[in-house]
Amino acid sequence: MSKRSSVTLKGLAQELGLSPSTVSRVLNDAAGEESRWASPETSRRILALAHEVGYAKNPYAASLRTARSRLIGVVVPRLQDYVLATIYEGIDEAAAEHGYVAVVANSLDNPDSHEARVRKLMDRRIDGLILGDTPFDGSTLTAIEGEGVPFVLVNRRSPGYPSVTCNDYLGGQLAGEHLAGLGMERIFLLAGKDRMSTSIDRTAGFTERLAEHGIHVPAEHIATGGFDAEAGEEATRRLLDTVGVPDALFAVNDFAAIGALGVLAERGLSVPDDVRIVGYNDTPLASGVGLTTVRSPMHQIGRQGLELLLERMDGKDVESRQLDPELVVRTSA
Amino acid sequence: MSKRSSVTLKGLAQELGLSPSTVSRVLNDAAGEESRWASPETSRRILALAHEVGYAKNPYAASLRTARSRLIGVVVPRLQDYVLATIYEGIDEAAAEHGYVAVVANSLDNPDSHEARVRKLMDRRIDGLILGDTPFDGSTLTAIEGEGVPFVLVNRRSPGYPSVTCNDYLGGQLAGEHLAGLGMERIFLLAGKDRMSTSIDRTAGFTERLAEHGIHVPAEHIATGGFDAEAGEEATRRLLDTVGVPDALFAVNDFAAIGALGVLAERGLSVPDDVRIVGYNDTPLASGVGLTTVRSPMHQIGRQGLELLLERMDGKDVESRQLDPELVVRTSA
DNA sequence: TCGATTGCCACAAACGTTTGTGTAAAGTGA
DNA sequence: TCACTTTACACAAACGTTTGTGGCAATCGA
Repeated sequence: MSKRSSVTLKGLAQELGLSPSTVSRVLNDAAGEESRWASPETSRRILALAHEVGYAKNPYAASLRTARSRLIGVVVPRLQDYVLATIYEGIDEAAAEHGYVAVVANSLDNPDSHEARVRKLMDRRIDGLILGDTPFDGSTLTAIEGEGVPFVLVNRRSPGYPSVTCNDYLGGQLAGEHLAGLGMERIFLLAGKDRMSTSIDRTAGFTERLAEHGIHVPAEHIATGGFDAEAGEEATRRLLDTVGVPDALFAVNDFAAIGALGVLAERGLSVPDDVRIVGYNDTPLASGVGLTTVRSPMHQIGRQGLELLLERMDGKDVESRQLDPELVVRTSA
Repeated sequence: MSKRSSVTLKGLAQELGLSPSTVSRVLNDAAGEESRWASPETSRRILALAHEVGYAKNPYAASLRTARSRLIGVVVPRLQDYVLATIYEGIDEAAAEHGYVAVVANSLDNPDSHEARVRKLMDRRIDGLILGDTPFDGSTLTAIEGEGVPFVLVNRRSPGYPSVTCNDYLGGQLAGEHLAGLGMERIFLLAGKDRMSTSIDRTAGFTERLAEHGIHVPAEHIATGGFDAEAGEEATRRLLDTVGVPDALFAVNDFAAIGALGVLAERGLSVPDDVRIVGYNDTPLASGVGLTTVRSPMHQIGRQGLELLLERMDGKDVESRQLDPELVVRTSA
């Protein structure tokens, strides 16, 4: 396994008494030994030697020549977030299957940081870009459009751009239906960041479905903020302090729901007896704490995001995809 | 912002009436306008035009020439794991500061997958490698050594290799001391994966400190398994079923601790009244559920890991670093 | 039988940098 | 003043691929 990085195409060709061009064509032909670029015998010799010495093509030379990097960039708010990490895993997995490698960057949902990260990826000459941090209004997208790099959105959608997301409106409806079915009336809603489609759609689906059951969620019962446990705690505390104890609470994110769980326990309120809770995403911890939640196909969102991007890179025009979530009922509601 | 990818060094030079060599030297000189490669006036013109047209060097041409990619590879068991995601954030952040970009891959703690991922990174001609998935016996390292790519370990150590880790032995001691101080005697230990230094060291520190207090943790009170919530649940259930209810439980990972929390609740056991629990890492959820835990400097481990790698890449010989954890006491113990 | 096709391969240019070397002009010291 | 160093650049080769073009022999069709 010695320094295979030092053996070049030219070296191989010399060793074989062939020209680099022939070796290159055979090695790049998916047909392998049946390559139409050389005789079967020659093809076999090329493949054999390449394998024997562990030849690995220099991707920089290739990219320089072809002007394609086989790199795809991914930007997410934070990799620490289980949801995005899982989506990224899906992207990475699918990218590998297609011979691409994914490079990821955190934008922290901060426009300046986003801009800097995207620029850095562009400088690396990525062939395509997957954005996981786009607000509903698409405001971070204008600069990217001019660059000529194909991109798609994942997790969060923005009208007019191709994206693959969970059908969050449906997810919200599922949660609403469940709580309505349980006879809940006074309901809190931890709505997450109000500029993101995940929040907007889940909230809309939830409240509208409840409305169909004659249940109204007043504005003072809705708290916006973040998607993490801390934000969930804060929001719950605030709601509890200002409007008292509800029948139930829907958090558009499991982590926020778990934060709420903690605060409720701290106040001596029992779940589900005093308050019922439903979360969103079905992260592993949800099952640990018995949280009823809406399962979103995170891994699939990533995989399909990559595939959608590939199609766009092929010049096809594509349309957005919405993947259906399902409700998983546990002990919290 | 139009297609800055199309403006080349040669183009710049032509525009300026200079040779590409001069432009290249000035642009690469950290001294900026005071570059010793051209007159101040010329330097200024170069920088100005480069900025104006948004010139971005083609990294492939540069890498081809220099045989350095300014890419560093990172392999972790799973990015879904909050701990590793945070370490990676630290690596990524530090890498960016030093002009490198980090590329991450998941090995899933599977040797075959590990091998494949490392190879793929090597094929990309990374300048250095950071491994976050190395077992204590270093068995995954042998193939890498021959490749001539400098590497360091993070999070998990292995004797004889440079690494930056949490001082896990100390962390175990902290937990042991705390529980001993509380008068606990019958203690369960969720030890994680038994081939990893994180498990080994935390377990050793914990049991040895308890031993100093005259407390013995018998083998039947120790469960090995994984680091996640599910593994924590399983292990706890098993221990509860076979040896009854303990005074306290130490999990070498917060997620396992949270899993334990769930099972205890499910059995009607109260925390901390019936059973006290301490976890490890201080992940955000820990504060949400009031978990007493050992805080490990994850982000710092990542940052210092990158810096250690840089030193190794400089040819210096380096020694491993251990960062001190601290106990954070909440309501669970 | 002859012209056309096909199979198999080599030549050489190009991708955009970096860097060793060369060279005039300007500056320096004695 | 002269020998010298320094300043400020230019020239050109090289990094390792990919790919358009071209050529020669064998095969084919009629």
